[in-house]
Amino acid sequence: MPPGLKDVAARAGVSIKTVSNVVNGYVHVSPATRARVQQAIEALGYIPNVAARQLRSGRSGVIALAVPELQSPYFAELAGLIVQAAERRSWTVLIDQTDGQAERERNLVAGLRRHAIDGLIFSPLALAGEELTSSGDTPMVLLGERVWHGPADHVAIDNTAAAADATGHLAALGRRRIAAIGAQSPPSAVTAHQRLAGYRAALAEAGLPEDPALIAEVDSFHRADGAAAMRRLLDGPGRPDAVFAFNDVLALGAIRALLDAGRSVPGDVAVIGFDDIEDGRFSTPTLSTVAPDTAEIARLVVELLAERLGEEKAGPPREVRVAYRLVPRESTLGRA
Amino acid sequence: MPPGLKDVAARAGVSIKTVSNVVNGYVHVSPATRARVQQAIEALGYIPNVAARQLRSGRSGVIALAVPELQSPYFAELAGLIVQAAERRSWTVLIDQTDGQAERERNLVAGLRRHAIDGLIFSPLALAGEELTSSGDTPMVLLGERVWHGPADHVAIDNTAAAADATGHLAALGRRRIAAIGAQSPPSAVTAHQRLAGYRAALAEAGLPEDPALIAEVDSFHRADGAAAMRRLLDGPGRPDAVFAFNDVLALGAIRALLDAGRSVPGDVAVIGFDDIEDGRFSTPTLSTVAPDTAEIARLVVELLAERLGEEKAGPPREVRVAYRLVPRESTLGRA
DNA sequence: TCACTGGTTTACAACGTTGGAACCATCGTT
DNA sequence: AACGATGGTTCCAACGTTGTAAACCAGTGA
Repeated sequence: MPPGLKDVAARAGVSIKTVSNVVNGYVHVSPATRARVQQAIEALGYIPNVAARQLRSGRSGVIALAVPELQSPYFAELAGLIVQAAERRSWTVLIDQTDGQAERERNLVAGLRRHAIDGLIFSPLALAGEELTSSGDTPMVLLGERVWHGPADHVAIDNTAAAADATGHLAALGRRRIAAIGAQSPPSAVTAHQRLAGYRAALAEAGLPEDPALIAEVDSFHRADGAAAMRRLLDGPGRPDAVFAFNDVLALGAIRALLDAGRSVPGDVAVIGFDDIEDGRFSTPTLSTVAPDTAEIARLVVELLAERLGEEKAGPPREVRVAYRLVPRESTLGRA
Repeated sequence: MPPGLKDVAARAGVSIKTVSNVVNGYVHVSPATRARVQQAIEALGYIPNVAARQLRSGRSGVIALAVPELQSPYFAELAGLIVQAAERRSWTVLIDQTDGQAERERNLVAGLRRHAIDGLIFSPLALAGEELTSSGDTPMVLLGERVWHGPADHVAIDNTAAAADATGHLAALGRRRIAAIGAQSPPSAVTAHQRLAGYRAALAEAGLPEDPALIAEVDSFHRADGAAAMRRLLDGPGRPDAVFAFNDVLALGAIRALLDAGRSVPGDVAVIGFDDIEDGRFSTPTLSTVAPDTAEIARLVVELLAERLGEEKAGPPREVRVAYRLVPRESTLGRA
């Protein structure tokens, strides 16, 4: 029912292929013809049929973005930026939520959507290392992870160094009993593992002992988990005077638990998070955090994917580091 | 390169069409043949080519969801639920961000993605009434709005009643100078308009006068807007002792501004929001709010769309009301 | 044995697009 | 004057799938 190349061609008095050439910006078309075709296109309101185009050319113009969950403000923000970056290349982004389930992640990597997408941007949570091999032949860019010897490009900040900086910030403020919230017992999430390593390194650097009673594990990364972990820390023998939470949402949950327990922040316990989500800039107290350069991450990820889509035979996987900043706010410094 | 029906057919020793019949669950296929074909499918790892299927059948199995912005926790949550609901019908959801720009919204409704999607779930912000007419012939379901005489189905809570309830809650607590945050000067966003109407109705109901100095307009619906609006209210002659913010994010911004100004919440000023986002359950103080039945909204929206996609000739547009609850928390009731 | 029935399978023609070869002017060279 | 080069355009054949209609193959009743 909607007009196709055929209809445009008929109206402009040229062949179908010539219209196709105009649409695709092929160079050798006379200005006169081009004008006539353009006019016919406008008049009919022609829109290319993506299905047919994909069938013929193999390219769909759609890339998939797979994140653990959109509810998480950090991923929501990141997704928005990636969509914008992709738009500049006139790609459409299909957002997939894995809920951190290994099964779903495996499906993705196995290329279940094979025909439908040209490329995949993937922020793995459950899968690591070996399992991330081979996404069929769909180019893939990994996000926020540091997978050694993986076959795919990836973009990440130096999680270990950033975690060390955050922990170091607490130590520099004179805190001696610094807790960590966000470890995971099967260290499946690589990111959590790296942040824990950074935490430990910073403790050593500051000459502070490491106390198992100060490390709280979580099942997932929501406010409730942060609050529960904080309560466990308070009930335990650790007597923390500072907390490094592995992301902002955990930190906000922890702060809530601290205030519920009658502790002041940062008076009794200083808190720092990770991600720099919008909430932290308006919470009470405002949240100190580590701010990855999210816009840069989004830009780079799309750029890397574009390169893979361009050169058929591409080189070895690349690992790109992105900058981050330490952003101290009230939850460690107190009110101005 | 990936196997097609052709390859499966060759391996199973049947015709292409028979394989197609098996794949599509056509009834009249002998068990023996079916088994042989199934086996070939598994062996080759055959996956149907969606592009070809769409080209032939006109259906893509993709629906689009257009929301103002994903960063907003409410929409992020809603999007997640809709994706889940769509998955049960094995639809893929393409999420579109309009940023509330009329231009983008118009493009969507005009059906720019026409060929690519089977249906559209749309939460309009800039567009209203007349402009929402005719999305080409792509079925559309509207979200969260009440557009009279619109040609499309829509699902929404009774915004006016809910806003009145929220305002009434403040009045019932004895507050006399109740401010509203979230009005918009060109009342483009229908939702904002309705919530303002509810606010007014509740004031009248409670026998309270309406004071223009107590109504704060915003440009958009982020924390910063809420904080700025609150500061204007505090600097103005209104002397509010309560605030009804048109969504939770505005409310959280307002609370932050109140605390910055040295006012206590709810002691000096009680605050209630709208949406029941996760943040409000862990903020300090926890946020009183109106909780729409989001899961039900998601379910209904997908169901309505499914019906439109089923019967070719469907009836008149339907308007579905969804339940909501008033959820009082610390920001109006104080600490337990 | 023959036509008939009804389940099972197949051949063929699309769907709208694009890559490549082929074609036809026109122009500048030898 | 004949020739190649070049720009502009067209023709043809796919891409992988499904709807339609027709062919095939028992088994059945006459």
